[in-house]
Amino acid sequence: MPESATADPTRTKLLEAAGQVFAERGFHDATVREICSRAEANVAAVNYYFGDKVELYEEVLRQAVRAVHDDALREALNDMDPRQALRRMVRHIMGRLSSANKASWTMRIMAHEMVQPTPAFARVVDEIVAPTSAMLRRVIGRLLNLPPDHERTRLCTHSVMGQVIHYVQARPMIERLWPELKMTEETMDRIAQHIADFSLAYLTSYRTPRRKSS
Amino acid sequence: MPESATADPTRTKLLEAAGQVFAERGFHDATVREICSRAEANVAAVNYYFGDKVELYEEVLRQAVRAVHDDALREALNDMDPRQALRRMVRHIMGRLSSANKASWTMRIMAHEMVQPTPAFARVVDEIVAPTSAMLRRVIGRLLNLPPDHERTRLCTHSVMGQVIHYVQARPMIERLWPELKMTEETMDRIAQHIADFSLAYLTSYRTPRRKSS
DNA sequence: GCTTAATTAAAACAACTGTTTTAAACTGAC
DNA sequence: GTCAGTTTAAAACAGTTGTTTTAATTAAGC
Repeated sequence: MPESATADPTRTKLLEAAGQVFAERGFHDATVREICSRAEANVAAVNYYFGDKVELYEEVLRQAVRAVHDDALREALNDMDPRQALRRMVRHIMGRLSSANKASWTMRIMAHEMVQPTPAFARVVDEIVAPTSAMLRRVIGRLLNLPPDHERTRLCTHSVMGQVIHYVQARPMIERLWPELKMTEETMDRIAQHIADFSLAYLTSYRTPRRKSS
Repeated sequence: MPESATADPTRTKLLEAAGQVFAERGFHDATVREICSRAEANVAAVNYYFGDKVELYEEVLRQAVRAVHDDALREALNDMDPRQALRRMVRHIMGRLSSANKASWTMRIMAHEMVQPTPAFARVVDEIVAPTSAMLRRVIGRLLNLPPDHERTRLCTHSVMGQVIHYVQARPMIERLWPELKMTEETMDRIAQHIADFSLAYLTSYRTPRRKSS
């Protein structure tokens, strides 16, 4: 029986390959044969190191949770002008989707979980999406002068998240509808800026007034 | 050899069941056995009536294209205040996603095509998404005083579409992040109204000026 | 160098996939 | 009733899946 060691080369390669393949094909359509092939390991390696395909998937998810966590950003947002904080957050979430980013497959796995939930779905939402969503709600709540769990705060949060996620999830569609658009790093920046502008138009004008005011 | 008849009961039941199953599981994970089972037909029925699984899928898509087309709406939008036209369009697209709607599976098939494109992907985008997207661009172009193919018009169109699609595609996620939200028909209306309000804040304030104005 | 354990490799397993085959049942015209 | 054509039913096929088994290889301790 192998221990969970970080220094085990085949175990590590297996995890890395699994992240890629699960992101590309989703849990069900990913085959252990392709994972093992990319990791240059034998077919039995998955069962030897992880027991079965499900436990390998859950280990990949556990890794994804760690990759997504970012306490530094959460701290920084509090001392920031909320408008700037929103821009930072939009760009931050968008950056996760860039294929250059190592954690890009995290979002793509999420996309698969959305259209084809596995038993791990609830955990994925709670541990990966919920923290980011909560951060965004706090920022937007400050912009609206409303508590983070107010209905309007939540609706606006989903409006922002919806826009950002759309550019990842629907990327092949967007590229077909709009062939001139080349998805470079610079384009990504322009899109992030647009989403922030688009959203801030509402968020700053519908600011509910308070005594001391702006 | 059977002809393509609309009155053939098993062929019709097969198509109906296929629409459901393809929407739930996507092309690859949908099994002809489950389709035939739901249609109360034999396993060989798919191959007998449609040749193979791919041709059945393409027939389902052809049906979907027909279901989505709506010339009446397109005409109506031209004579409408663009703000009201946007509200109508948002509600219209949203309505397609309602599970009550017969064509709801059209959008869910699209969602599967997005994360796991089949060879039919390009056709699906061109014939199902593109027309709706073009209608939306025309409306938004009028709001911004910009041509429908202007970059900002396109970015805004994706901002609106992103929000709407998000509430369908990510519905299980939203319901987990926000358990109090019950997805009734009335909620759908409130969400559609929010999306329109949220978007119009930008679209009406960033209106590029023209000679005659307002 | 032998022994014991950990790891890899190859082959085989049962379950499931889309598809085909083969035969049975049904239909309608004469 | 007979018979051609159409439609169903059941069984079987080849290929792929996750998993297991069995054997070979490697590594380490003494």
